[in-house]
Amino acid sequence: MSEKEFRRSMAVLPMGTVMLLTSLTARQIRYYDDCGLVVSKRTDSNRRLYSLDNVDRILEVKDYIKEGMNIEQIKRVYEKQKHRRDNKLSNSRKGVSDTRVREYLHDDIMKAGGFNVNNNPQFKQGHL
DNA sequence: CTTCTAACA
DNA sequence: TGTTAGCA
Repeated sequence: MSEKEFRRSMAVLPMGTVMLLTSLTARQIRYYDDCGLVVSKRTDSNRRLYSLDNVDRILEVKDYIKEGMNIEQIKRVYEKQKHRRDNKLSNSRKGVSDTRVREYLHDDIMKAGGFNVNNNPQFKQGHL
């Protein structure tokens, strides 16, 4: 792991900072956290600590919600990505090309990520 | 003063 | 989600 990756994974940001960086309320951040959408760390005094990667994830969750997805749907997105990571690891050990893995990845994101006809401006409603 | 949990409008 | 109480 590079030093850059290491620093981004360092959980050192307190709630207040994450609030500023994401423009979300503490309530919302804690909620997404409790739902398991982000893996935060805790200080000895039980205070949450986030990494820059965590902030990116939170921003991602924020967008998904803006697109109309609920917590359960978002959880499925990350759960599937986790499964894909697992498969990719086992595939590389078996010498399998990950090109095919990416094919499924794209396909699943389109489904789970919800670029549904309803809120995609590219698909105007009313004349379908 | 900042954050945490729990609970209610 | 917002908000508030009561701790740490």
